[in-house]
Amino acid sequence: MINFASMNNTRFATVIHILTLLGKTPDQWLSSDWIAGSIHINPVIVRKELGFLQDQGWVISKKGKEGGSMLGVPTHEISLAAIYKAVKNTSVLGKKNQTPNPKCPIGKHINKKLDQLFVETDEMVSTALSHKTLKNFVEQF
Amino acid sequence: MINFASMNNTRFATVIHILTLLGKTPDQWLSSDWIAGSIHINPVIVRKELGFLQDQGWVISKKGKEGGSMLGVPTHEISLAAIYKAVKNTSVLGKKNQTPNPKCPIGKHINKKLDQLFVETDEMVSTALSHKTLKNFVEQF
DNA sequence: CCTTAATGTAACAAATTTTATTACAAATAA
DNA sequence: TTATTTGTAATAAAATTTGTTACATTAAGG
Repeated sequence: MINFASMNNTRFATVIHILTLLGKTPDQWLSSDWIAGSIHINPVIVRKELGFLQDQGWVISKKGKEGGSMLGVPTHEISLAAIYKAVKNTSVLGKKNQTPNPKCPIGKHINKKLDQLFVETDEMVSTALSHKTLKNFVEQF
Repeated sequence: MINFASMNNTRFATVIHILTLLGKTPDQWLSSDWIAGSIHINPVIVRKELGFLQDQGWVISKKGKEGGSMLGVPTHEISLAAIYKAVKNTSVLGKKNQTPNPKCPIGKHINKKLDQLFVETDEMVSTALSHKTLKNFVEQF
């Protein structure tokens, strides 16, 4: 599968939209064009995300006429934490400055301390999301 | 004060770095150039953030020779939640797609449901950060 | 086999966001 | 009155995100 250069700020929303559509119509092959029409984004973006979701083992796709995608695992086996983890690439609290001045006592240690705070915060979010599943989300519709 | 166009992904790190320096040397006027040297970013960025921190009521600056900035409130009165809130402009879980298809039953309601999830997640982060203060952070150095 | 419809993916283009820079007015200490 | 510092506008550059075009490959169904 192709790499996204980095975090795509709508990726969580896009991916959960795709998974919700697939979760609502189990055992049906949905086309990327149809999915793209529901999200109202470019079909190629959808196909990229579907490829990504295949890599995660969550989606199966079939090429050719009458092809499309469907879920490969039951919705209760996909936690929102897993989706978030798969899709996120920066901390909740953002990025750190890359080269603080090591000659400054604060600059020398700030990134170590920020890291602790960033990791702790990210883990809290993951823990909270681990109690929610795609099933819970899909049931709302 | 000037507007930043939108969320600056290193703003939390930058702002907490600035506040830590100010918190470590109370009652001293630190220049934006000196602060910029510690973070290793452009001094104009620092001055913009200092202006922003003045707007929050956290920092006092003095123009002219021998001028600079210092904290206007004690470090224990600034919570990390307040810093985060002041600086953040998107949800922890990212952005939503702007125009999902209202003709699709999922597309019609997805943003309402995503909003609930996004707000809930953001609030959890804020609650957790509200138990930490700038004092706690600065004490680590 | 041939046509049609779908995925997969490369390559590139456009848009948006973030970061840095230049320039200079205004303020103030000494 | 000189040197230094903040404040901020304007713009440029860099990085990231999103969209588009193009086409090879695959597979269903006549």
